[in-house]
This record gives sequence, C-alpha cells and structure tokens, in this order.
Amino acid sequence: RGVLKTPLKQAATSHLVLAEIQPDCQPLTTPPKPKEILPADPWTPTSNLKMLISAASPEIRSREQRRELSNNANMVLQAKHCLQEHLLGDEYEKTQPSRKEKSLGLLCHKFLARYPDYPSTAENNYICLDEVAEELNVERRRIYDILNVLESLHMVSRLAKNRYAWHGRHNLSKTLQALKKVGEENKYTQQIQMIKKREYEHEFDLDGERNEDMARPFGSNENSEMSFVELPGMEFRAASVNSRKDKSLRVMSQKFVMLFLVSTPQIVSLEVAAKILIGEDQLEDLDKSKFKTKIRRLYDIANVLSSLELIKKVHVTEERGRKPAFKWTGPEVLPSIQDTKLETTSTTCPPPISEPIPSKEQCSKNLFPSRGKQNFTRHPSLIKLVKSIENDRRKIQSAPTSPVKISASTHQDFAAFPNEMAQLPAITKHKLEEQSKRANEMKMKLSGSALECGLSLPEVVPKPEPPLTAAAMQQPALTQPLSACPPSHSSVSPVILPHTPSGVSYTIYLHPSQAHTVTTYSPSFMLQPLPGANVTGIKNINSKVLNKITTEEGDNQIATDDVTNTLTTTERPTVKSETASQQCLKRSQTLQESHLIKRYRRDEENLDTSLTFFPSGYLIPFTQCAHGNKAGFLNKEKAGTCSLQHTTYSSPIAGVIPVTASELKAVNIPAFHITPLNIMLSPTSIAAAPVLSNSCLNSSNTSSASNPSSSVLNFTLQHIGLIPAGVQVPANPVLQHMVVPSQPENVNHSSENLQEGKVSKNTLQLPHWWVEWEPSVPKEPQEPQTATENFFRTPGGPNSVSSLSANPDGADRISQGTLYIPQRKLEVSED
DNA sequence: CGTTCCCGCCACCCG
DNA sequence: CGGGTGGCGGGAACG
Repeated sequence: RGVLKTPLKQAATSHLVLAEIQPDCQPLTTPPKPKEILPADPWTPTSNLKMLISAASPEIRSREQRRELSNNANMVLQAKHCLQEHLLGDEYEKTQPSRKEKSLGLLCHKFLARYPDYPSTAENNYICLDEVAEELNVERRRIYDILNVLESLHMVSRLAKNRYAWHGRHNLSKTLQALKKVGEENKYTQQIQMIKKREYEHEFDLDGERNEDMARPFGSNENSEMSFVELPGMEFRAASVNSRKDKSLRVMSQKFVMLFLVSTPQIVSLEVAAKILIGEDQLEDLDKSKFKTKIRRLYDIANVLSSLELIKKVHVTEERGRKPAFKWTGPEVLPSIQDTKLETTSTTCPPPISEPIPSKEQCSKNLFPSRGKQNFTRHPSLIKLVKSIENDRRKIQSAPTSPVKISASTHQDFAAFPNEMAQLPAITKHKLEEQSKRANEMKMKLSGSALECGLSLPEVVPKPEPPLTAAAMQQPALTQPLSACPPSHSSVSPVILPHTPSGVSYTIYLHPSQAHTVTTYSPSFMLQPLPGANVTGIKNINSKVLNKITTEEGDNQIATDDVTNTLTTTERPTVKSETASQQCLKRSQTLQESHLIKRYRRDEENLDTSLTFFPSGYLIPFTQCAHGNKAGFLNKEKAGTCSLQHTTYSSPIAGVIPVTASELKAVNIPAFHITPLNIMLSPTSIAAAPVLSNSCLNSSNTSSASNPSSSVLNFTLQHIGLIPAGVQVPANPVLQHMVVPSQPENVNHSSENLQEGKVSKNTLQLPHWWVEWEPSVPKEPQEPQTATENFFRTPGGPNSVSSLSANPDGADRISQGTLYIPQRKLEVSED
C-alpha cells in the first residue's frame, strides 16, 4: 500500500516545472489514477461519482447536474463526452484525472460514502487514515483536510495518531447548537453587519476623497479570539490526543459554520467570512495575501461542508458583480434547548414537548450534560490561560500515540468495501435510503421541537418589563465597539444620494428575504436587496418571475398556522437569566444577558446604525407578520428565507410603516416622478422577517396581492413629497412607466380598518395590519411627532391579525421589516 | 481574465 | 531523527 503512496508521486512530481514541461508524464503525477490501466473499472470514476452526487441529494442538486444524470447510459456517454470534449485526438488527453475529479468535495463524498450517517453506537467505527488514504487514492494530506472539518463538527474524533473514530451525524445537532450559541456570543451578526457596512461605505468615496472612515478597522472586538468548540463528552479524548486543537482549519471551519447559523438569511459570502475570520485573530491589517490564503482555506472547508450538504454554493450579486457565497442548507438549528435524547439513532419519534427552558444557563447545561468540565467554548479573554494550560497538558500527556488497537474489527470495516468504485451504486442506494429516512426523521423533529423552540424563545416572549426594556436600551457600552459609527458617517450616507446624477435611475432595494430578489423590468427601477441586508437564497432565475418564487416559498401555511396557534396558547412568560457562567468572568456581562436583553441591545445597535446611516430612510415593519416567530421554522426553505432577528426601528421622520417586502417587490416608480430617493430596508431589519411571514406573503399574494405595497409606497412617496397626493404608483410592473390615478383595486381588502389619516384616501390605503401596530419602543425623540407618526399610532382593528397574540410585543412586530433607501443591490443566485 | 482550489513543500510536534 | 500533522501559498485548471 505504501508503495503507491508517495514515492512514485514524488518522483513524478519532482518539479512543478518539469511536470508542466512534460505533460506526458502526467500519469505519473497522479499515481493511483489508473486511467485505463484498470480494466476492472469500465465506468469512469467520473460517471460514478457524478451519479453518487446527484443521487445523494436530488433535491439540492443543481439542475445542471440533474440534467446530466437522466440515466446511467446517458451519464456514461456524457462523461465520455466530457472527457473527449476538447478531444484533440491525443490519447493522453482523454485522461480522466481532470482537476474536478480530484476535488476535495468529491473526495469527501467518497469518504462519507464509507460511513453511515448514523452509525450504531455499538459499532467500532474507526477510521484508519492510512487505509482511507490508500483506498481513496489520495495523499494523506487531503484526508487530513476532510477529517479536520469533520472533526470540527464532531463527526469524527481523533483517537490516536492515524486513527479516528467515526460518529456520523449523531452529534451534529448538538454541535450546531453549540456553534450557534458561540457565534451569537461572539456577536458575529454584528460583525458581519459591520463589514458589510464598511463595504457599503466604500462605494461612496470610491471616486472622491479618501475618507478616514477606515480609521478603526474593527470595532475593537476584543472578544474575537476563540478556540475550538468542544462537545462535552468528547473533549477529553480530543484533548489528550490533540496537541494543537486550536488550529486553523478546525477552528476556522467552526467559525465559518457559526456565521451561517448566526446570520439571518443564512448566506455567507466568502469575502465576509474571510474578513471576519481574519479580523478575529488579530486586528490584522487588511493583508492581501493573508486574505487570499484565508479564502483558499475557506474553499476547502466549504467543499467538505458542501459534501455534507450543510451548505451549498450560491452567488450574491451586487453592484460590483457577483461574489461567491454559500448558503446554509443544513438542518435548522434550534436555539439551545435540551434535546439530549435526540441522539438515539434510528427513527425516534418527535421529541416530547418538553418544558421550555427560558434560562440560557439552563439551556447550556442541559445541552451538554457533561461532567463538570463542560467547556465547549473558551472565552477569548481566557485563551491565553487556556493555552498555557494546554501546553502543560500537552507535555504531560503525550500526544497522538496509537494505543488503542482494535485492529481486527477495523479491518473488517474496510473489508466491507474492497473496491469502493465497484460498490458505488450500492453505496449510493444505501445512502439514499438513509437520507430519506433521515429526512423524515428530521421533519418530525423539527415540527415537534418547533413548538418548544418557539416557547423558549425570548423573542417570542412578549411583554418585556418596561424597566427592563429601558435598561436594555441603554447598553451602549456593550455595543459601542461594533456599533461604533462615527457621526461623520451620517452625512456620508444620506438617503439622497449625492453622487447620483440627475436623470439616472434610482433603485429601490428591498429585503430579499421577503421580496425574493426583487427585480423589475424597468431598467431604471429595480427593487433590490440591500447592501447590508443579507441575502436570501433566491434563485436568480428570471428576474421576472418573482411572484412565482414568492408563492412557491409561501407554502406550508397550514403547518405554520398550527404552530402559531399552539404557541399562542402555550405562551410563556419571559424569564431572564442572570446566572453568570462562572467560567467567563470577563464576559460575564455579556453572558449574563438574557436573550431578551441581547435582542434589545442589538436592536438598539441596529437602530442606531440605520439611523446613523440612513437618517431619512423609511422604516417599514411587517406588522402583519406579527405572529411570526421562530417557531415557524418548519423547514429549511423557510429558514433560509426568513430571519430570526427581531429588531425595532423607528424612523426619525415618519415613524414606521408596516409593509411586506414581497408586496413591494413589484413596485416601480417612474423615474421622472421621483427625486433621488431610495427606499431601503434597513440591513438589519431586513434580516428580521419572521418565519411566519410566509403565510402572510402567501395570503397577500393570493388575495389582493401587492396592493398594500403600492399603498405604502405611495404614501411614502407622497409623504416625502416626491409625488403629488392623488397620484399613485402602480404596483404592477407592467405599468411601471405610467403614473396612474388611484386604482380602485389598490384598496386594501381589509379596508374596514383603514385609516385615512391626513392623506388622501385615494392615495393611501392602510392595510388592517397597519393599524394594529404600536411602537413599544420609544421613538426617536428628535423627530417631533408628525402627522404621520400619529397616523401610525392610530389604534385600529386589534383582531386583524389573529395570531397577533402570539407575539404581542410591538417591538417585535416592528422589527419584521424595514424599508430604507439603499444604493446597492444584492441578489442571490444559485450556481 | 477571475474564480476555484490542488499540490505538496516544509514547519511543527512528538516519540 | 524519523514520521505524523497540517499551515500555507504557488500556480494550474476551470469557467
């Protein structure tokens, strides 16, 4: 075995230059690759692999791949075709070892195919590095890459040198929860926001003066550094066997995952991720090469995560072209709840609805019922200490030796797969079955736990104590680092784009989460996602067929409703945790924060931000979606589309206008009728779409559809004086270029609650849900109470939204969505 | 050309 | 000192 390992390769690869010069030596370069040497392998590895991949996750796979896999024969042919694609006749040319066939992702697939997702605990699922490497025909180095990220997810654990234990996805849920938690504690959300914001700012001064906004690189995130997140119960082994466990790839992988779990539309762009991961270690200068390296590493990680089907690649289209990004496609991670029993393999019935555990501390305890040690995270401030300790330990307990010898069994394991190539079909099938089974299982779990999830969610728990709220609102000290927005910025990014030449088209950006990649036909007007706004995973199909998308994603209403109702009944009182986690001294303040407080803090921060940057922006909450809450997450799709964050905004000028982004998606404004104006969804609020909003979208779409949007828009525009009262902007794209007098159809269906306020009734139609809203958070005092504000405060039909009771907290509702005026468009598309 | 990322050198660490 | 790990970045393949 060791034979074909390094020696050959090295010889062949001696010098890169040489290799390049002598293409004919290629075969040697890839030693194990028995091109046509292996008669036993009629099928090209390519075809097999392709099938494997395609079959593995039909629903997730891209169309292209699906296209390819129509049938085996076809596939083979195509594979061949591919091979000979640029056929130049040369025999060496049709060598298969195309680069893609050696990709880490593929390798990972092969690797994963060897082990069951949920191995029976009794089994001896050991992994011998050497054997795997050999069987997969790769250098060990590559296996390390895979193992490292698998280890970061605790899907494997190191036993000894050359030996790992396979755990499969048993720990995945716990791990993800832990990661999410840590991610939250690290304020990744804010950091992301930060980065995006800065990016955004840059676009302003690109032509002109070099603003010294870059002064403070990062919001002095002292809390950056963080090492490997462990799962109690596994840590000891890892500790004793792993010398440098806080090493890049593993940690990086975890952080990367955290970013997904924390950010709302669960999409993370490589760029942002890299920046954050770098920025953390040290307030390093924006080193170019370092950045590059980071990206490279992220690709590696992303590849295996993709193989695990935890993420998938997408593209975030921005003004400056499209950037690579990844979207979370893994299981929705519920906030820390005790869920211990989920571990039992096979089809477990939905977990019993346990009592919600409001206390964060409790959650963590339950989550990791480990021995006292339980340190799944190390606070940055303690890292040094920990490190030194680890060093000692390292010296004391020597490292990776190979003590455990369970050879016999191990061998058997591998014996089962003498030639994985030959077995691929079988493996694939097996995988499929397993997966479908798991899928069902997952669904059950989700739906089952969604309830308890929601119940334990602080956000769901309304009625924040006035004092508490107030207090929470005043925590600038805690947030300043990240939220630090030099006042100077406010002038930099006014709503009215200074640099926008007249005659140029303007763009309205909407939150993709709701708007679903809004794009209009109008070349001049488009509804687009925001800059800071996270993007949703929206297929970038025809930017035309928006409604369709929205509709599609608006399913599952029934289930959602169910949950909602349940929640309504079982609503829990807020409980604030105070207990400090003794371990994190310095961090105590933060940790002690209940989620609730955290929310508010964040809200405040966000509010601050948006106010700072978009002073005159209109903030439009999705009141109608008030009933939305996390419990609504019943499936991944939704998760990806909806946000968890609840933020509160108040517009300094006009207060808050509830609106559904989806409804705005089609709004078009004739260029000649508006002055430079943007309506944007605040980056944060954008991320604040409640899960249940889908149902809202659904209903709104089905019935009067996008009418409200036009109403809102009209109102907004009129209020700002951009269009004369009495004039309405059609929501219909087709009419985009015309200004039409108020359309009767635009009258909201729920007009009973309509408030006419100061605006002409012709132009302003208030959806019933507008009325309900009542800010629970003090509005920006600076702005005198305007008619508009009063208007919005108007008490209205309370029962308009049935599920309102589920989330009585006004603040939450406000946060649902916000409108603001941006200047950049984002859009996600699948690869 | 930009993106993706494979390859393998070589620094560590440990026995 | 030899062997396992795995950081790291050149530069090739891909699109």
